[in-house]
Amino acid sequence: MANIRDVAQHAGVSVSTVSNVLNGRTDQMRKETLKRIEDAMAALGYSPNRAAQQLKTGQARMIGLLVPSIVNPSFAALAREVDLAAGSRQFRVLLGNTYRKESEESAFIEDMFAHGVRGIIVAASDMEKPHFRQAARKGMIMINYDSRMSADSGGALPRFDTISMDNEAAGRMAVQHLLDRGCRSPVFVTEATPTVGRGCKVGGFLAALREAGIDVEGRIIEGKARSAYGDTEMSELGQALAAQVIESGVRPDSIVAINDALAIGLMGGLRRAGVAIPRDMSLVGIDNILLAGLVTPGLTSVMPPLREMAELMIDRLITRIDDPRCPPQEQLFAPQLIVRESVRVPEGENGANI
Amino acid sequence: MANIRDVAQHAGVSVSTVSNVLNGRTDQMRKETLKRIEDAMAALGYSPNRAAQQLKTGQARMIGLLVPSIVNPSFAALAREVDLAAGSRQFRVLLGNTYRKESEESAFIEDMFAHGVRGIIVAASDMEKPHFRQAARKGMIMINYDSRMSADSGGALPRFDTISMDNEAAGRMAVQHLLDRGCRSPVFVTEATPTVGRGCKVGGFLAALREAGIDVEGRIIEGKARSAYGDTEMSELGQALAAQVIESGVRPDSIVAINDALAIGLMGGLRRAGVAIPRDMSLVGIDNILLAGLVTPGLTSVMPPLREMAELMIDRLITRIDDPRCPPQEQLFAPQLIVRESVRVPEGENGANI
DNA sequence: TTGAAAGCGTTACCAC
DNA sequence: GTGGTAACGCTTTCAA
Repeated sequence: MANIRDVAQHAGVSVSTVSNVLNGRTDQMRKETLKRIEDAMAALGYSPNRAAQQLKTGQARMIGLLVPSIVNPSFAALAREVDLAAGSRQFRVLLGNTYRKESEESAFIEDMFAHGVRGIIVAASDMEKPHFRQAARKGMIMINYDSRMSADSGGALPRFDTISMDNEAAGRMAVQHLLDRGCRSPVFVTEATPTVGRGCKVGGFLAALREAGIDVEGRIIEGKARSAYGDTEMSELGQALAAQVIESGVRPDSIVAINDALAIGLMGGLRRAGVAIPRDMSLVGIDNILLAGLVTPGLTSVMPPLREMAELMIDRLITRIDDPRCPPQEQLFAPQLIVRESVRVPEGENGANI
Repeated sequence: MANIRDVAQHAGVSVSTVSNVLNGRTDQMRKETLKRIEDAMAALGYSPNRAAQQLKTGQARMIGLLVPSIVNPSFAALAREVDLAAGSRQFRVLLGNTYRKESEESAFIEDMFAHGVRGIIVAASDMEKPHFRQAARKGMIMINYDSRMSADSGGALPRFDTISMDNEAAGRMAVQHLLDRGCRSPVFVTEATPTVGRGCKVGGFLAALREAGIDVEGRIIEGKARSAYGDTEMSELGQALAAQVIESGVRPDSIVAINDALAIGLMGGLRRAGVAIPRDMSLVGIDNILLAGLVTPGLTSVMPPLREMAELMIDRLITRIDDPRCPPQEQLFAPQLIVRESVRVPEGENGANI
């Protein structure tokens, strides 16, 4: 592979001049020189050696993306948008799966330092763990996606950027859609492990019910998954919880599920029990995974605006890498409702415009 | 961050000695020296700078993984296994999505060269395209996963390693399972765009039928998807093709679908038409995406042994990076059948041991 | 407007 | 057994 010296020689200039071109310092340069250099680059098929640039500048044009598991469709969707947003800024994405193991998290962070990566997007992990704090102290810029961090920063400045869907609004939006479509007895079905995100969703759900004058007693149905994070387990849990929904004292006519995998499990369990969706029971999920559009009936779901979120994350990451003193921010994104077929349309109404 | 000189100083030795430790040349070394160096590393929290190593050795301890889209669950599953296999060899994975655009493919390859990456796993792309050939000429080691490359290498040595599920066996295995369970009139449903993989699957399907003495006429049902590669489109196609299956002159009692997304679309379409699975129609998919286990009834599917395949890919990649003259190989992996609930169990039989 | 040269952290060759 | 040192390809300061 050609290097900067070859280019300089080919163009009859010095290495520094070529470097100036590479770094956009062409304003003071004779047009003709510029052209000669550009031609030389093209002729030699030159592309600068990132390792060398990195060694010199300490900047890798790579960002890390740490997710629990790329197999989880929500994180796959995130990864795609992050890749897209990073690509538009000429950054590449180094992918890490934690499999929910701290050792993997630490190893990833170590590796990112070693590779000269200066910024990481961390999805759905508790950022208060020591290895994250330590990484932050050592200068790693980290952005927290879909935070599991404690909600109140206690007045102190947050240590990390936090980007998340407004979970409270998501819970609210899901149940409001049910109410708008004439449902009168919604329940909220969730995995039992408490997290901040879950708490907010439940909070939104309950608030909307109260505002509608509905008694909230007994409307949270939960169960413990074998493993709290796999979609398969989540879906199995849904199957199991279907029975609890049917037997619930509040005689539910509709369900908000904490996520789509759980919702799809519920669909299966309800179907087996002879409960038809949406005829006998309406259902809204949260996340809008790809799968939601593939099952029958299509699952109505509340979705985070992933593209915008990814773009802001990349933006913040690059900004803070360039200026490490730029203070972290927290930002909440309004969710969107994706209407499919799992919610009953009231008689004589056209569901499309509700 | 501490560097190799700091460690040397701290341990009272020279940088070369530290470098020797880093590179495992400790056999001739006094135990005590080794210990001092190791202690110094630990004390300083030293980790070697990959960029510098890379600049020196031309070796990045990163591999590229190029997939059409990480959102497609088959590729997400692949990515996970590749990450795992790479991690066990201390390699990180740089992810690229092509979105089926040649420009993205070229840009990714360029970037990999620039980042000092010497090996790439390319999933489901035609490797005969000029930019891949050129990359190979420039010394990039590439492994082709689930090849769309022309089947016969015309006697010449292949240019790339090719790792793929044995598609012919997969087609055969799927239909054999149906026959074993007493189905007598299977059809094969597929997207119409011809690829090598599809051809093999169809071939296996037809061969097994012929061996069973079943007339193959009219047993291939195909339709063109709006876009041949998205799972959503694939699933929509399945919905649409359900009608053709029902109306088919061969009066099918069972279906092999070219992939799970299509199969899941078929499930929806058939259900709407009042055809119950597996009571009225049995169904086998190919790929075994996560989703297959989540839908109701669970979709029986034929699956590539991803873990082993990923391990072999990483293995071959590293071997060939270390010795570029090592000739490329082609390797086929036997598929496995994952039995769920979408195939009818004959009366009086226990499907579990078929 | 362009060039010379130092140095980023590591490796590996050759001395001792 | 261990140490000195010249590269690897680039950026950037300073000088011309």
